[in-house]
Amino acid sequence: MVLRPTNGELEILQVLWQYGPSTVRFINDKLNEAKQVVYTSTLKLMQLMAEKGMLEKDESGMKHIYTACLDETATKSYLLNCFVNTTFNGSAGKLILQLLADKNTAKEELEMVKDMLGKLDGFK
Amino acid sequence: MVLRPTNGELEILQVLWQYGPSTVRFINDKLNEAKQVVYTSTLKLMQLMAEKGMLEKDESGMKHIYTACLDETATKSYLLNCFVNTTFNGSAGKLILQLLADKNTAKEELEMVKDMLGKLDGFK
DNA sequence: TCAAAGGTATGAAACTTTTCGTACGAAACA
DNA sequence: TGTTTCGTACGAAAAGTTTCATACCTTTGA
Repeated sequence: MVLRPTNGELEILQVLWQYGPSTVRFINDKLNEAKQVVYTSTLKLMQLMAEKGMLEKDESGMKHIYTACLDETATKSYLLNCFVNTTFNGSAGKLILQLLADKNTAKEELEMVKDMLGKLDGFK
Repeated sequence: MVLRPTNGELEILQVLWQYGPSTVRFINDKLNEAKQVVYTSTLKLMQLMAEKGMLEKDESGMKHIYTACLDETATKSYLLNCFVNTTFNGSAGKLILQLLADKNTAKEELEMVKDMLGKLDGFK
């Protein structure tokens, strides 16, 4: 069985992945840069995540330190896979074409992709 | 304001997009190919969607015919955009790289993408 | 004509996810 | 030593989504 983070949980994981083990206060501050969240809401969510095994909790000090148990790449890959299935009938190609057709996709990103494709050619 | 379909709603939309205007019975049958759903559950959801303005309902006959009001491409593009933002920090490139790194992404899909990139080069 | 089959309408319940108020303990400090 | 600040614990409520039982109407066919 796989742990499927919800959107709220994902927001917290993103902070942990980017900054490493953190306190609730730190994460709540980061979240508040984007939207208003009450401290205890963040706390509650993180406690639930710890119960589920998504986060690990160091209670030795007064301020508890939380660490992500889920691997960033594996989790994102899993979520991406689900998304491709539900939204693009499982076709990664269709998803990419949609992305490329979108004007908002920056030119630099396209270059990055082309480089990657070139390298992949060596293997496949 | 944008109408953001939930997963359940998306499943119904997918059928409508693929097969065109349909009855609840038809859609429920299609959904049941993948998982078990009770008829009235599908009905209820579609009624709610009609209220929200996602579906249009032709009640002239006994069997109501539902039509999708949301455009397939626009909706998928919107959902994709949300997903890129929440999961890949807004970087379409990162998402694509993740997809390409995944072994499950078939070779034919990569070819399709490369073709597309080639054509895009003409414009950008 | 009566029963069976197949529709819709509707309200309630179940579940999941998110939010927040309140209580209470520890630390900082005037 | 009091009081303010900052932390956790916990329960409940709100909100969103999904599921289903029930009622009732229309059509079909024996």
